[in-house]
Amino acid sequence: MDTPRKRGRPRKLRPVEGHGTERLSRAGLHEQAGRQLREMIVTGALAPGAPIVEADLCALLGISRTPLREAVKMLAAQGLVELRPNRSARIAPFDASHITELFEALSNVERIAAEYAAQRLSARELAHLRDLQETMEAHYRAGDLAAYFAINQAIHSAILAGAHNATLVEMHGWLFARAERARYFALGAHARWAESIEEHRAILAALEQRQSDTAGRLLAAHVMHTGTGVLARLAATAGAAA
Amino acid sequence: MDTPRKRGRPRKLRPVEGHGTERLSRAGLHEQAGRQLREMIVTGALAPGAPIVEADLCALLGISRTPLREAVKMLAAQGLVELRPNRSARIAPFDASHITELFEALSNVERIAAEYAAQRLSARELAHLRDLQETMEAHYRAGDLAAYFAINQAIHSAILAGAHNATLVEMHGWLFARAERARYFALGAHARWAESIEEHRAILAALEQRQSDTAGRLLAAHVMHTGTGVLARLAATAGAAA
DNA sequence: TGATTTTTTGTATGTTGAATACAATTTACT
DNA sequence: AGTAAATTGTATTCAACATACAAAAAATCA
Repeated sequence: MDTPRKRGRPRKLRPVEGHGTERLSRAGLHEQAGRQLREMIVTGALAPGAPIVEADLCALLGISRTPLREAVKMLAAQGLVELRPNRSARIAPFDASHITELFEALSNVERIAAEYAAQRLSARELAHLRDLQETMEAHYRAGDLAAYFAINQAIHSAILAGAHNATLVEMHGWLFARAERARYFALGAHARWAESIEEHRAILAALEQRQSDTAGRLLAAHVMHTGTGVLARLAATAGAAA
Repeated sequence: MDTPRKRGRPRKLRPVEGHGTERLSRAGLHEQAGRQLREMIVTGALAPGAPIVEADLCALLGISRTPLREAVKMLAAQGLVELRPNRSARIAPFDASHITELFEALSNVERIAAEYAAQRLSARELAHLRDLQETMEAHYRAGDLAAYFAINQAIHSAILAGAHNATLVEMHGWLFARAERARYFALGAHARWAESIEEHRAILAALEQRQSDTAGRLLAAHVMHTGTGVLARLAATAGAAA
């Protein structure tokens, strides 16, 4: 059989390649490693304060040190890893005071976003938010925790996006990974379903009525509630990690 | 011309360079490279949108590609560099809309900090702020721009520190590099000396009286003023870079 | 049909991606 | 302490990918 060889220039069209695996191989090893490491840090598979031995992680991820180090440097810039000259890097420590700080910052970033969003949300974006709220309540009634959670996150993202400020979105993403880590720490800190739904409804109402101060205040309070919830659960679970 | 062969580790980084400089050499090449690159980006020596050719920068900084790449990855995570898979990374683009976004975010971060600071500043910290204000006014009267500028920055840092929230400080630093870049872009955007002094005085007064809302509002407005100043200067200077 | 433009194909070159090798430093052990 | 092992820091090497350029083929027009 004849081989239709395509040496030299790849075709301009990139037609039939839309399968998920493409993305991964195209992404670059340090990018993949970064994602996997973040996942491991967030879920607690890599405990706070734990030293990062490069060789070990290389073996675990099946890559060499170079891309791993690049990934570690990125995570360090994102505050998930702590770099120490000539020593092993460490997973960023995480205790109650960190969590307090984190949620203070996060709640206020979301407050800002809500304030802008109340002024800037388009009709379409508002409709989308209403849609998300309905879906979330449906999942709540159905008792589908995972789906509820996903939608909950989507709502926060939608509000952030509604501020129409990419820098704000970046900042939020920067904090969000750590917040997720906190949530994993305080496992099952979601007995607040009902209240959370109510709070979301109030926030949506404020956004619809373009009351930026109210929307901001409510959203900040909402985030702080989850923060204190996490803290309470953490204290209850007993010994915090260092 | 031709570079002399450097195999292994050509550079003896441990010559007797005095006692203070030891610290710096110990910092690691990627750290140093990161600092130098940031400086170059902020001051505009590396123009927005310019491609980063690794080999060139290596030659310029006198290091090999490995630490340079690590530095680039960190800067990318900080938003100063844009990574493109399998292509040359670029200095993050920077136009008027970016500046608008940036100062929106920055002013609100400082607002948050001021709100907390008004509640949390210790007597000693307040005294320090008063001190800084006096010094700044002295430099202003003496017409010493550089010194004025340094103190101005110190005041903002002191307010941030007064919020007693390291995460907030981190976020601020994250935005601040970009803000400095914007200021360098709009060169000489400081005809606002007199107003700026007055605004600072009002902010300090609000902090002393523990009026958190007022302090936050004033500081946010102050930052936004410098932002619009930068924008105006940029528009006046003519074509913005892409 | 012949000339010219456009499109496609082939090759070369430069740049990034990843792995390995080696030096230097820190840590563990005695 | 002093020495050995482990671990990080940096340089170099090789491979993969993308782009630029040049040549050839095809299509268009006089």
